[in-house]
Amino acid sequence: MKSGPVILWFRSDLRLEDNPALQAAVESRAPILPVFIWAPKEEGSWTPGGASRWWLHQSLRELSFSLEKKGAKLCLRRGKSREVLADLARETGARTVYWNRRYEPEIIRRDAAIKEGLRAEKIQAESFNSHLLFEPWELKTQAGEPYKVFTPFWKSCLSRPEPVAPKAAPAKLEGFSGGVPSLNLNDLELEPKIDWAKGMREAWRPGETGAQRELARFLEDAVPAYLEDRDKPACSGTSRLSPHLHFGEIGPRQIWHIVKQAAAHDRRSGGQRGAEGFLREVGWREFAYHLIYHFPHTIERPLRAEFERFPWKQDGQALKAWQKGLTGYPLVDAGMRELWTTGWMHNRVRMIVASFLVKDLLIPWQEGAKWFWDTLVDADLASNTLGWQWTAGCGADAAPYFRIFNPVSQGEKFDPGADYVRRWIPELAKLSDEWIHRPWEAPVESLKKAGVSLGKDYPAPLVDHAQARDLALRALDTIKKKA
DNA sequence: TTTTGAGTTGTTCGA
DNA sequence: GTCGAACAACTCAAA
Repeated sequence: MKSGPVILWFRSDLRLEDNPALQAAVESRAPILPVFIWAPKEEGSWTPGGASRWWLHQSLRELSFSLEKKGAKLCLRRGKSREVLADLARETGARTVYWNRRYEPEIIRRDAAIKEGLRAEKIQAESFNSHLLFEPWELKTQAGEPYKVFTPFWKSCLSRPEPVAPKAAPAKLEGFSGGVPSLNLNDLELEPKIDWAKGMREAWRPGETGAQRELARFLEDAVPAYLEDRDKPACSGTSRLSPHLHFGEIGPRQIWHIVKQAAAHDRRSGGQRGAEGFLREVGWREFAYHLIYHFPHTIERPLRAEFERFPWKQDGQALKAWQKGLTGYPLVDAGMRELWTTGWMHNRVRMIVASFLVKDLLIPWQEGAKWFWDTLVDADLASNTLGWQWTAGCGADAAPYFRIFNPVSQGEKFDPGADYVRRWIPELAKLSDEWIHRPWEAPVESLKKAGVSLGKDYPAPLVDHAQARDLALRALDTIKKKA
């Protein structure tokens, strides 16, 4: 009788290239049984939101196609991960389980328990790193502490030996032929019951091939002007790789090596600096993982404890207006509508809408984090936590308290032709560049000509920004250490 | 142990 | 229109 298969447990690593667990399975020379287990309850209070589930569905379909082409069939299950793995081992005689690590606090706990449980049953369980350039526990300050400031963190990353070069996808796989029962993808019920995903289908192509294509597009078109264009929301100046990275359809090591290689041959002006600047952003992702690993409580609570005393407001109505893109500030609303429609928002606009929620409306950053969690296709606990705490000023290396974004001047600076605002706020499309970022100041004549009745076609501003700014500064005074 | 220099992304005001 | 300074004080990381 043939020996049992190696179980290859897919999680946030939905790719065949640069996949160390898959590589180890191939090298074991045993037949491979790839499995994905849908177990949302095990993710604590951060079970994947609607947009993430939509993406996951598409990505699993892609993964299952490409596995099948190589000769293996993806088994889908739901239930408790631990029990499913034990069941599969029993059903197939598998004595080995491989997977790639995740770093969310709840998941770390779960995986440790699973590893222990499997080993207690004499099943070999091994995990690998596919998700990060450097393991969070490998990086320490000279004092042996985790980093809390990005620049020295990234310097230390850059001074280390380079991450190993990624391995190509195996040419062929020996799939386990034992006939293992599997659910159908639809049985996981990841897709919405009411189809609201049209905008997402148009904006994205989930899966490993889509990820590679996006990276190629970025290298070809956007790298030299990256430092400039990444700030313009109307431009495809960013990599748009975040959802692919989150689901592991591409890994940071692949990006690192491809970008460096491309930069070495890039004669275009800005090519080098663009590449460096982009890798630095990948570094921020690493930093985010470093932080949730060492300070797991920050997924719910501020890193800087004095912010526990911040006089936040509970304002359900204002929160709703923000969520729906009806604050009366065109750039803020454009961003929130882009998010709702496509499951993604341009990075600069994320900072602007976040600053508005936290500093203009004084609504707790956790509310914003939750909304992003539910609506973003790239919702990632590490990056989401870092981003919101940074904006609120309560995190590591956070924005200084007096840094409050002005949605009007940000609009005029980064969306001067208002292409972005016009795309997402069609009711303002006919307003001139001069007034479109502040329609409440527009002369009656201009509004009329543009067919806008303020308060009817488009809301009057929810708050006065100058006033809101003063209030925020005063609120921040109340938590200052000491005079 | 102490000291030193620095710290993603901004805004406003006054010269 | 442009430019520099103030907006604070603190904490981090390395020397």
